[in-house]
Amino acid sequence: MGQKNNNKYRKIISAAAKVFAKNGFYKAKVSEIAKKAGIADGTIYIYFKHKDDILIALFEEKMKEVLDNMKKQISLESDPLKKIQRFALIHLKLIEDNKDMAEIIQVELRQSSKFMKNYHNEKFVQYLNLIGDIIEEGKEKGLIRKDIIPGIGKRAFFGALDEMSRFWVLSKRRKYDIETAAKHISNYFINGIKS
Amino acid sequence: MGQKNNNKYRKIISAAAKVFAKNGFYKAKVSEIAKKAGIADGTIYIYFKHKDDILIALFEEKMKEVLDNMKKQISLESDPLKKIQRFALIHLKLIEDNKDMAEIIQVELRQSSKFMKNYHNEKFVQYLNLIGDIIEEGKEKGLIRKDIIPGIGKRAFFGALDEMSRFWVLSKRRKYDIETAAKHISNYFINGIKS
DNA sequence: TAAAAAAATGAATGACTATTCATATGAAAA
DNA sequence: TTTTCATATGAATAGTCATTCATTTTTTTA
Repeated sequence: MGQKNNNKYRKIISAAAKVFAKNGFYKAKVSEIAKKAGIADGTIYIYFKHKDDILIALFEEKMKEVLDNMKKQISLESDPLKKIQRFALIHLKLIEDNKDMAEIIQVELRQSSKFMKNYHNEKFVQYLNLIGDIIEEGKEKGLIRKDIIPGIGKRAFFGALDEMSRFWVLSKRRKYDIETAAKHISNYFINGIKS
Repeated sequence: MGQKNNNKYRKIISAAAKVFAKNGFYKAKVSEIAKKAGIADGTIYIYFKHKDDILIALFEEKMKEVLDNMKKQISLESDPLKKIQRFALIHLKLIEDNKDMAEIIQVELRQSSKFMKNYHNEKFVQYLNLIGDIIEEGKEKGLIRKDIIPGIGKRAFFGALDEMSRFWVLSKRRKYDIETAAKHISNYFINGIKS
């Protein structure tokens, strides 16, 4: 594959992000993605086998970015409780900086296990596990109560952040700024689980 | 409308709950709903104008039940912190007892603001506000810190419960029982926000 | 520069399914 | 029983798109 090809692949992905975000996967027309990417409808099928594949590729790619980014960011802190704080802040910032993608994750990720029966979202599992690992580490260091179950804790914390982002993504005006929301949510959680 | 009609309306709603849950709204065929309800395809259009309307009616009805149920349940406690505990337990129990509906809420509720542009999910807002009101009450009684923002708190708490239910609804085996999950999640939150 | 190969095009195809409506059935009224 | 009205039927319609593929354009190779 030459530069052009890759370039076109990228154009499709980025057009798809916008089109999927606008009305969801099912209402998105392949022809609209093509139009927005500035190519012919058929060209999409040179790069992707099905419409579904565009969505999957989009996920994989963005989730990888998000995951790598988040790993790097939390490695900057050594205190597990600080890591939790930073996780919240970075997560919400990622939403802010990737509204289109956030909207897709919010809406379509939920559907993924339904409409792509055998697509297991490994990257998302890894993302959740970042939180689980921080909790484990905190328990080992005696900073987090021993009775905290990482499997429940990670989902509770992620869910809290996620509901906040959903609200932001779908609403026009933002009532609280990112720093405030991140600080509050991580504080509830940290106070809730610390020794 | 006589008894028969109402009966058929009910049959459609209940068949739709199952069919929507199976593969999501978009993949659900009206003809399959009809089949499951034991009526002809066209009959559905005597009771509902569009496929969308079935979903909306389903929401309204179930959310009303859930909301009424929850109101009653939390009114049984006078201590706001106990109310939070009970909210968690009842919420997760509702998911358990209404798997089909839970799946629809999980998946389709997310889409509602997209595919039904002007359908504002008032009942869901009210449900969230139950939590907001408990937080307010707790603040007044000096049980919850004054700096807790109800708008953030209610979303964090609901999100935590919701993520847990999502996991349950979509996974085959349940790792933690309801009581455990409810207890843990409400404890994180209560410890996190109490004075 | 002339083949050959690769990439791109977009009109046509074909599958799908929500919705309609002419007809039938059943219930109530006369 | 016959008429009337409401309710139900399901085959036919009609619109929508994802996907294909014969053809054209562009790039690479010789």
